Amino acid sequence: MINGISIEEYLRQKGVNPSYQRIRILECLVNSKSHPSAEDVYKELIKEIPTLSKTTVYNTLELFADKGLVLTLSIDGNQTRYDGNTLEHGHFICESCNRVYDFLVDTDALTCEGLDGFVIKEKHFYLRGICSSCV
Amino acid sequence: MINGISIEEYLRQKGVNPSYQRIRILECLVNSKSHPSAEDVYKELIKEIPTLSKTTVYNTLELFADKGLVLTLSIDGNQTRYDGNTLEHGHFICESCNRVYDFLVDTDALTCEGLDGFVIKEKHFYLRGICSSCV
DNA sequence: TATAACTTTGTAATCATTACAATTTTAAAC
DNA sequence: GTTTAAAATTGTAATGATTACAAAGTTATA
Repeated sequence: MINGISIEEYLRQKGVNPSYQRIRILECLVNSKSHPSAEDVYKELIKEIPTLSKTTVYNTLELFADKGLVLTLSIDGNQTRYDGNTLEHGHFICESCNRVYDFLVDTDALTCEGLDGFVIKEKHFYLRGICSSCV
Repeated sequence: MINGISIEEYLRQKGVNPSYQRIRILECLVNSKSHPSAEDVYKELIKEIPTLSKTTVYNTLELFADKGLVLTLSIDGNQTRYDGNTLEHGHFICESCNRVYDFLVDTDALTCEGLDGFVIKEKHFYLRGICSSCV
């Protein structure tokens, strides 16, 4: 369930054919708060879908990102992470445990100088440091 | 030259022994506005320093990042880029040409909710879209 | 049922980055 | 100015995330 509709319906609304694998992968992302990598998603789902291929996970995540179903986070350095929450928010990555946290932020409050004629498609605000669990 | 002092002196001030390779690598970053990757730096310098090793470039860039001489940009997805400008500013990456542009922004204007007890070490604000050259 | 389009799968590449050990350079002690 | 130890550099070999690609499976439609 997301915004009151099923994952399946949500996929259709975004123009993605809701195959079994796609439903399960999106479900995984929407229910997770850990901003998983493709590998993480694969490890989670292979338990219940033994035939799942890692390639399917990569392809599907790329498809979701293209269709605006998930956000791609270039924050970890060595692996891409994905976020099922597409509402604007910031990210905090802990240098110690590598966990990624969400936080509320309104980047519309920022003024940017020097971008005349540039088309902005995505905004990303992220912080790096030590989380409260690791301090 | 940076802030009126030589690259060599700048390295010393930051507690880094100014070897020939380190001077040349930092010089490369400070003079560049292209936010080069380790590979880019290597390709640029190998022309003049035929004995240079790619490992040296990687190690040196990591050292510089640790010592606060350069910023590490996780913006490109498939490679880490480095910025010799450590003053706060935002980055814009063009989805078409992959160039990274700087722009002025003051992230102190932002209020972040949900980070009580978190230690913030770095702030990053970046945008993704199409640059004015590619529009 | 036949056919084409779409999905998934597995294996084999690719490519950035890191590990590691050997060599070279630098600086300090004698 | 040697000797010696520490620091820096180098090259090769791994690692690990991601992508390419082709085969096999599935679905929808004519």
